[in-house]
Amino acid sequence: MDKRYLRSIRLLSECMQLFEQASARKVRQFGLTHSQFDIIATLGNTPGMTCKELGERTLMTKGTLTGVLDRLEEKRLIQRERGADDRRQLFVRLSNSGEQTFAEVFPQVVENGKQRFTSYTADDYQTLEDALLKLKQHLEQDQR
Amino acid sequence: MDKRYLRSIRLLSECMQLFEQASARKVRQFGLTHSQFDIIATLGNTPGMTCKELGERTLMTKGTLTGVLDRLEEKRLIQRERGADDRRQLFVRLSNSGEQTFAEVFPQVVENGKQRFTSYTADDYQTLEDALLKLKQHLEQDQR
DNA sequence: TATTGTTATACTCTATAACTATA
DNA sequence: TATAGTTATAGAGTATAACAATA
Repeated sequence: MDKRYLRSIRLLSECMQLFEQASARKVRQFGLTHSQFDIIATLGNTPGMTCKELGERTLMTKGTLTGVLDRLEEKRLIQRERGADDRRQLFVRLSNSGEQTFAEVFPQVVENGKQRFTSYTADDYQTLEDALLKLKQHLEQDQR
Repeated sequence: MDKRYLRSIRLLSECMQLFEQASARKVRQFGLTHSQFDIIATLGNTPGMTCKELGERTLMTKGTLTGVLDRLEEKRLIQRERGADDRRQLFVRLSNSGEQTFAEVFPQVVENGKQRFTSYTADDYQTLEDALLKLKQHLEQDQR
């Protein structure tokens, strides 16, 4: 089973690389890094969230997050507000300009990939989703 | 079709994240970065290759590659040799110690993931492979 | 004492452009 | 002139540990 496992993993990695390569190009055209786009995409369509939650969702450690948020704040794409109830917390949300960027970049990154899927049928999607969902469930199994 | 496309891409990205999270942990236990492991895995089981080819396979630009190779050479994991026919080229290959690291780390990174797939049947693998292969072919379509 | 987030540190990756040496 | 790889530069992400403010 070794070979099959390796082949699947290699395929998964190749697909991801292809997708990221294309989307990274788009993202960079807007002067954003992958991490910065990750934050913006996570904050998009939300009322904002704490740094803690943002870190958990994007898998960045708090120290890293501070730096990325600093750069986004310099670009006036996000705002940080001290929490009203728990004053240790910072609430991070997109600024108006950030919302605008999200509304502009996100669909383009998506569209950029989507163009290639005009020939995908409902069945094709279903098969892909089923296979990936099963894979995900296996990958999620906890390990020491 | 927008929703289905997004759902598939999100699944793909989640799978990749889960896999990379687990393997990154293993890789770091060996004191390697993702890029360094990428080089070692690419050089493993080959007689070596030029920097140019290595850059193409790992998608690193030549400037970046030089730095990563420098660090691997400091760790005595690779060797660089001036090409005999074309003296502009550098031939990069794993050192004995590098081969050993490859033989040790690679299976562990693989095994680390593989454990979770004991319940995958031949059919499961086939379905996953087919779906990913189709996805890959679509992602490979050239775009401006 | 524990938690949230920042700061400081040190390293690595990254792209780009100028450079060296070979072809 | 063109190509293979290095060097220099500047910016960004990363983990970690020490820290301040708040709970």
